[in-house]
Amino acid sequence: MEGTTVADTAQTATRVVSAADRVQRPQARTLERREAVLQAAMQVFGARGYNKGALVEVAEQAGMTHAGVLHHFGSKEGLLIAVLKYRDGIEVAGVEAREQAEGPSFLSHIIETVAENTHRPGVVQTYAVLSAESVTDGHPAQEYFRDRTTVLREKIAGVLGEVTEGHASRQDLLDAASTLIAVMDGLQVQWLLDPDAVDMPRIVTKTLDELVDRLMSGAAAPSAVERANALVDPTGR
Amino acid sequence: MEGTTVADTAQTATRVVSAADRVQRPQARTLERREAVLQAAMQVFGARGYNKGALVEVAEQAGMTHAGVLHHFGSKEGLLIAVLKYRDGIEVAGVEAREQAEGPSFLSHIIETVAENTHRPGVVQTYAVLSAESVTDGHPAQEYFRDRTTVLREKIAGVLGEVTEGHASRQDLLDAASTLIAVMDGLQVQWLLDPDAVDMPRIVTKTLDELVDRLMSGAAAPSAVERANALVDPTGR
DNA sequence: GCACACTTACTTACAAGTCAGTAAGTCACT
DNA sequence: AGTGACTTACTGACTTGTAAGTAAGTGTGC
Repeated sequence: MEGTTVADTAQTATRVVSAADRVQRPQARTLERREAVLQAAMQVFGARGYNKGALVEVAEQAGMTHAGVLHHFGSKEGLLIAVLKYRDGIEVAGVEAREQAEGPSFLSHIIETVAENTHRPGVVQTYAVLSAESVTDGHPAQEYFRDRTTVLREKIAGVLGEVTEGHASRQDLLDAASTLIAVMDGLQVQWLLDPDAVDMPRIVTKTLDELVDRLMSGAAAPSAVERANALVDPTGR
Repeated sequence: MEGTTVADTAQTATRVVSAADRVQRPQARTLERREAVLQAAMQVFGARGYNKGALVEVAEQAGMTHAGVLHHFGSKEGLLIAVLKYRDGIEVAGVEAREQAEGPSFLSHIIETVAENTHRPGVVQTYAVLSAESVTDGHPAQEYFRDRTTVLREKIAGVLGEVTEGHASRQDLLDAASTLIAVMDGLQVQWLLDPDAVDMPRIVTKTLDELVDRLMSGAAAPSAVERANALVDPTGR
């Protein structure tokens, strides 16, 4: 399978970045082999979950044995962490390509990401499965997801604050951010179970619009429960 | 296998319901033993997930061996299904005690349930973990959660339709229902990871209020992304 | 009201498989 | 020549599920 040829050797020296920040110097194709493993792991963990996803399956899909995978990542847990960081890396790279999350335009980035996710169920599944699995006792990705959520909430609240220009309290901003994150995450599960039942981009967009509009208005919506009760008993018991 | 004897023959005529469709009569304490297993299973599956939750642990917590558990439920998968149905049973019983989901008052029931859930992290975790795990390939609870979500969405959309009295289209009602479900599910994960970071009842209530208010108004909120862009470039590029 | 036939509710023991991780060796690059 | 990238081979810890046995129930006929 491996056809490492003379051609490879010629250009290893040309790359400045090659072994720059690595602790140990890897061979020419190492980086792409590691990446192949990471992609395989994303797919397997997404399809089966971290607990049920076996290293042999990851290894097979990356074209090596499971011991080879362990050679690169030390342990299954190490692989998980690497997958998570890799995913972040990809996402950041994607954002950077567009524009690195400058204030208000971060909102359109969110919408775009949701729309894109519609075409990559694998990525969505990996994230949805792992994030929920992470709440189990002693799960290795627990801290990762807790931190990630906190940072994201803070970030979204900040952007919403900019957009609404001081019309809303910090608490309302944080609540709105939590709501938006919850809608995105919750919809993913619904969508994975039944892709035709929900239109993720439309619903997330609507939610965001309503959230911002409400934040701007400064007033809370009337109680839905009271409205409902009034319907049942118009006299107002 | 069947030892149909003369004794049987003598009385088969007396009973209309004969051995053929006999349900199996359990002994006196069987029901509570089964329930002990179900409770143990809820706890273990919640804490560890279905895949990692071992039968031995469930059995231990119920005070028997894992073979005893299999005697009652046939297989691990059978136990999972039983747990899910058991959970529904409890919930239905709770609803019935209050009032069986009559139209508009279903909304206050939702809010009450969310508030109650704040005091039973175990139940929340079981649901959150299993529902997300169910999206993995060939998971035994997949159909259960798909159906459950569909029914719930339809139900909520129906109630929202009653409350808003024809002000909204069916699509908008379904979207609002999906949103509400997503918020509840998504918040649960955030809350499990960091209980102090989100106030579930408050946020769900707010979301419901805003959803109903928006549905009543009939008009969509202005685009948040456009508002944000206007901020960055007020000329309107 | 008691013996007999049979079932239920388990237990212990085991089979069979899966999985992460390790040790030692091979081979290609550098 | 030495290090990095593997493979092969193996171990040990866990799994679920099955088989076989046992004690305690349950219902029936007499």
